[in-house]
Amino acid sequence: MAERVTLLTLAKDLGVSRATVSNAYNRPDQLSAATRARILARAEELGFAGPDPRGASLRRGRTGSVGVLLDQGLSYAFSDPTAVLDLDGLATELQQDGLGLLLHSGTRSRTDAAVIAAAAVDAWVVRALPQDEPAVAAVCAQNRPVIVIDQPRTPGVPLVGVDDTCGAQLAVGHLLELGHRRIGVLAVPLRPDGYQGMVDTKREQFATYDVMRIRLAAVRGAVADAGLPADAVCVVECAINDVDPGALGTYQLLELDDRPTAVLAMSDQLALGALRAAAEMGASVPGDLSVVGFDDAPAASTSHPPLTTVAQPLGERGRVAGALVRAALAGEDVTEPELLPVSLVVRESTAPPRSAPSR
Amino acid sequence: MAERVTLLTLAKDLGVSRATVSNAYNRPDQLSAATRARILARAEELGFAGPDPRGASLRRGRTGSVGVLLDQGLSYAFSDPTAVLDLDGLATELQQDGLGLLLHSGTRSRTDAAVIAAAAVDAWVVRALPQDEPAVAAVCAQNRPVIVIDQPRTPGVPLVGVDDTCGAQLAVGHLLELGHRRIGVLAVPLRPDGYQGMVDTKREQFATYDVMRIRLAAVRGAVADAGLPADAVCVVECAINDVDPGALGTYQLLELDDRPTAVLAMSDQLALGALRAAAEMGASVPGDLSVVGFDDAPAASTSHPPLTTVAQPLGERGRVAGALVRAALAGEDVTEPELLPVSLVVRESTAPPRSAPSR
DNA sequence: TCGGCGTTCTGGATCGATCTAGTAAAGACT
DNA sequence: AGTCTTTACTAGATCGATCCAGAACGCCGA
Repeated sequence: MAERVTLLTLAKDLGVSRATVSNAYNRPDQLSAATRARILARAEELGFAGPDPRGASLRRGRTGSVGVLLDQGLSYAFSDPTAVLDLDGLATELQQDGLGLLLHSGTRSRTDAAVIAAAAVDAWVVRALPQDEPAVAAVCAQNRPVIVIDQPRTPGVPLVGVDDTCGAQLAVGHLLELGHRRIGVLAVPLRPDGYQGMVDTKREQFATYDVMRIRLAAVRGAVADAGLPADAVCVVECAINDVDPGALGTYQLLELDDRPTAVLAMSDQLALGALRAAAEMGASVPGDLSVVGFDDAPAASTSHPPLTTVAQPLGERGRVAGALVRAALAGEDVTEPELLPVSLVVRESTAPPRSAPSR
Repeated sequence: MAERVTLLTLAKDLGVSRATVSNAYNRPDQLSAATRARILARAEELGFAGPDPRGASLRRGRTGSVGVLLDQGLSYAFSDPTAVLDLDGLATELQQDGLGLLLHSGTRSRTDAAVIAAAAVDAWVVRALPQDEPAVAAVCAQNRPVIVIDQPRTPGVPLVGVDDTCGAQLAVGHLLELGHRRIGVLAVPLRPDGYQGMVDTKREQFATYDVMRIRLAAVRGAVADAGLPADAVCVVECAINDVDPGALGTYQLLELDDRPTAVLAMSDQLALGALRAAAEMGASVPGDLSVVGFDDAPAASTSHPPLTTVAQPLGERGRVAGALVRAALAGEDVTEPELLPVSLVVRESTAPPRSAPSR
């Protein structure tokens, strides 16, 4: 059995120094073309595939990969179109520096934090995790750059996110303007405990997913500013951000005594669930029920009817995060960027309530 | 500015040896609980987040991550439901050993191969790449375990795949039995060059995506066995495996003089495109056109009409690959496993051709 | 002939940990 | 008391590369 071939093996074999062999791979200008060719040729013969990345990364202090910490399992992440777009933007940006993505998911177990601590990466990107996730603490404890996408919003950690307050206001404002006076909110999880159903104020206040806390506060604020009572909005939390729970949540909203005339879904996935539930119940959208989504995911424009939704610059978000990572790795001080802007895209899923006065 | 804290810093500070500090993290049974507590407490004070993974991975020879080489950009990979399911199965399996996934995509550039060579991983999983992809060569040149999912089929490299020949035969057999005598095939790419349109025999023979070559050969074989002429099947290649190109390809098939009565799509994504194209052309499925898919992706059962398709055990595939990786890393000899079985799921997108004799 | 200069190559220090073999002290057994 | 075990810890070698300061060499101009 052949010994493991290293730079030293090769150097001895050829009668040159390790440094020269190393240079053949990393600094072609530091040696003559002839020696370089000789080295590479012999390397090929001996089955040497280039310097071992482990040694190199120890010496250099760089590994060439960026850790990405995602919520839940990876399958969930892949099934969420917004996550996919974030990852894609991130990957394209990082590819410019030849950086790969090391995917890990935070699953609230202790052992997991140890795995995170043992991951050799140059920087971390954390996406859409709750505040109290131990893996996030593990990531921040390492002395590497950390960029957060969406949440958790942690002081001192650069955040790439959108203006959620504004987004929620736009959506509510649109519905109020249409004349809706009773609004059902379909929330993505407030805490990662799989709860599905009505949300009370206590749960709302102690939500560990910051984004939902912020958005719900904005919704309540807008409703109060319009002079409506607090119970003009009722919130149903969906266990996970997917179409099925969205449909289920919609049933739960429409079973209420004082039935809402509009549903504000905190993601397009949930909104698609709302559309499906409405269709199954024989309620027409937007005639019997208005539906507003959030994200402007690709599916929003092709649904029936096409969704009115709050558009986030999705690919952009990942790219900005990637740019921050690159800057941080280049030694620049990264300061927290502005929140990205959102806008309301009005399509065909919203209309005035059937019985409403035309305002 | 604080110095970088290492095991040595901590050891000196506490008056113990490096080894003891290391053991505090990796082998709690090798020292007294008291010393361990003292070490961990002081580590916390000094902001030491545990042994640096780079040093550890050099010494141990393990990095705790598995490289995954995907076709095209990552966004494509994420948009393909079968890829997502593979990744998910892989991730769940590897998570048991605390292994993370390092994603890279092969993009046929030279520099890219260098990036691959510089990635510190314990093993590679290659999924659905063409034979001649340079990144695959780079991966195999390293002396680490390599597992291939689907393709390229390389002698000596363990492959996890399905019985494509059987799958193609099942699909064609089903259509022939229904009485179809003219079958259009919608192929996923044969080469990664973005070509969309009719495929001639030369292109078919020199396909660099092995799976398509195998399936097309099986289709032709089955048709010949049924005593039909070779031109009973015509093949249109779609530029990428997605719904839109599938619809486009269907238009191209139905424009032919001798219009096929059935479409055999080599993926469910393409089949969904065929359904859409048929709907847009006002052709009813399965009345005017039968459509068979391949994969049994989640969307196959919820489409209109639900797709008849060749079912692959998708999550299973990733899991098996993950299990092979684990076995290989555990030092076991991994031998190539059997191809996973496929089966035909008959739903509502196939029927006898309108004008056909009932056989 | 000699100093100065650029090119090409080398030796040794270094990155930060883990492993192996082994020591010192305390307790157990005869 | 003497020997054997067990526990708690340590010293030094080692993993495989990269970086840095400088050596050897040939070449040029004065």
